[in-house]
Formats: sequence, structure tokens, C-alpha cells
Amino acid sequence: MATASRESVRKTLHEFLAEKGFRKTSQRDAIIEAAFGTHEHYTAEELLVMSRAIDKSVSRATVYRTLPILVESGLLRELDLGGETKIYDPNFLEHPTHNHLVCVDCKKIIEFEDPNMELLENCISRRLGFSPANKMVTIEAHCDEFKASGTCTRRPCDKD
Amino acid sequence: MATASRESVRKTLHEFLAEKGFRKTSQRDAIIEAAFGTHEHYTAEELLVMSRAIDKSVSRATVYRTLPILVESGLLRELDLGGETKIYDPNFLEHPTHNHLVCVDCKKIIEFEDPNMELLENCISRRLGFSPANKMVTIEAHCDEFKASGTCTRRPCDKD
DNA sequence: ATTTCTGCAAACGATTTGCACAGGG
DNA sequence: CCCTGTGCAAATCGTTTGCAGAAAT
Repeated sequence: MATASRESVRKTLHEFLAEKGFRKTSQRDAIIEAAFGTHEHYTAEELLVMSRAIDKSVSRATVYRTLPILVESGLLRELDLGGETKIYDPNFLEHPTHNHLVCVDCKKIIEFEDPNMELLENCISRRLGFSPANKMVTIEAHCDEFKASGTCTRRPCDKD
Repeated sequence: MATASRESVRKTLHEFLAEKGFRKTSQRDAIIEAAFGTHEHYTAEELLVMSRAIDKSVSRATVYRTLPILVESGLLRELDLGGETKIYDPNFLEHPTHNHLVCVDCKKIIEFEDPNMELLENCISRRLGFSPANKMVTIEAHCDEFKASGTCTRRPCDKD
């Protein structure tokens, strides 16, 4: 399934690039491969490292120039969870309406989907006279493990 | 009412600063006055201008150093709406659980409160094994006016 | 007197951009 | 060939910080 969706991502992206008149380059291929070869979230810098593992010639500038294109294609989503750096989420193809819960203690990000949330956001938007285009919910929370022991298993390592 | 709440803000803040061992300075007073003398949202830079209108001696560094203190006090909230700069919201005293809808076209920010949203967020958090600490909902949307005429009354001026 | 605050200007870190060359159509 | 894409390094922009003097306790 992960493979199947990666196929479709590649195809959709290829069409998108062609349609927009963008050229197909080895660097962009590597970045796309890296960007959708995982279900993890990543920063621009992390994507650079991942892309370079595939094609050493990928530069930081190209990653930064390619990211907005991927976001525009709708296959990659830019997240603004409290941190200082933007985070990118490749999982919106499979779960188009998911949201995020961030553990305040270990910074772990948990994705969740909820149809009621979806419904409620639409209702609220319409009530205010708007048509929703992009809905973002982020919940910062303490996990039960933290409440019990005072720390999370997953200690603050990657972030903070 | 705005006056009454500003009084209480000043009092709460004064207590908070004293409790934390922070000193009372004319610059902080000016910043606090500026920060809670409006119901509008503002950036750090805008707060600097507002503070300087009250006390010319306020420096950018002091604003940036005071902002985290006000946020920590719980009276001021830092928002991360899509833009590149952080936005500060002084309205959480009066509406502790409000959320934001941002017009994609004119960037206008509309605040809304909804008890169902509140409830739903708590349910979802608990279901995942977490105790929510901070819940943020942001909806980006097109207004009806835009749908009808192709633009908003409030054109892109302050942002974008 | 002691310690926190302040303004200034330099430092920072993520992101962007100008340039001349490489490479896709 | 023409024009877009690229790497590099310099530039940008919001924010942070080191320092010496100013002000609060």
C-alpha cells in the first residue's frame, strides 16, 4: 500500500510538473523520492539530507526552491506546529483531513482524523460567511505516561 | 468593560511580575499599556511602535525580551497563523477558548468561540491518551464577498 | 550596594536571491 | 539554441544576545 501510493504520488506529481511547465531534473526527482519515501515529518534541512542520500548533487537552494512546488501540488503539506522551523507532512494523500497532537514533553507528533471535527469546522466557517479552504487543528498535550512518571519514554532529543 | 478588564489585566500582570521577581520599569509599563490597550492583533514590531508612542525610550530588544514574559503570564497569546511573523493576541482574558479564521484573500482575522469545538478537542485528546494543554484551531477561508465579486472590501494592505 | 534591566549593535539561523554556468526541451 | 534549473555564496529578515552603563530594590 505504501508502495502503491508512492507510485500514484510520483505519477500525480509528474503530471503536475508537466502541466505547470516545470522541467524534470535529477535533483527534483531525488527530492521527490526523499519527500514521499517516508511517512515521517521533516524540516527543509532534513529533507536536504534525505535527498542527498539519493543524489549527492542536491543543494540546499534547490530543496528550498522545490518545496513550495510540492506544497502547491497539494501532495505535501506545510505545518506550523509551535516550533521555530516549518515542518513538512507527506501524509495528506492518504489522510487528507488529518490533524496533529503534539506532546509538550517529548515533542512527539501524533496524527489523528475525526469526521466530527471536519463537520464542525465547516459549520463554523459557513456560519461566519466563509468557505473553508484549509483547516488546521493542533493540540499540545501531556501524555498519560508523563502524568504518571514525570517524563516520556521518548525524551526530548530531536527537538528542544 | 474594556476599561474594567484592562484594570484587571494590569493588576494580574503586576502580581505576576512581583511573584516572579521581575522589576517594575517604565519601559515594561509602556509595553504592557500598549499590549493590552487594544483588542487588535499585532506583531512584535507593531508592538514596538505602539509602545514607543507611549514611551519613546522603549527599544526593540526590550519588546522582544518582554513579550515572552507576557505570554508566560497567560494574558497574552502567541499565534502562528500561516504568515512569516508571529502574531500576538491580547483577547484571551475575555475569550479564553477562542480560535481564528483567516480570510485567504484579505488576510483579515476573525475570532470565534465554539463550545462544541472545545468539547471535541478534549474528547479526541483523551481518546489518544493525552491531557490537552493548548488547543489551536485555524481555518483559512474565502469570504462570501470574495466569491461574489472576486475581491474583499478589505484589500491586501497590511499583509502580503 | 547589589542585581536586574536597558539600549545598542553585532550575532544568529532559517530562508531567499543574484549570478554565471549546466542541462532539459 | 533557448530558456529554465542549478550550486554557490552573499543577502535578508525576524529574533536573540553580549556588553557596559542605568535604574530598581
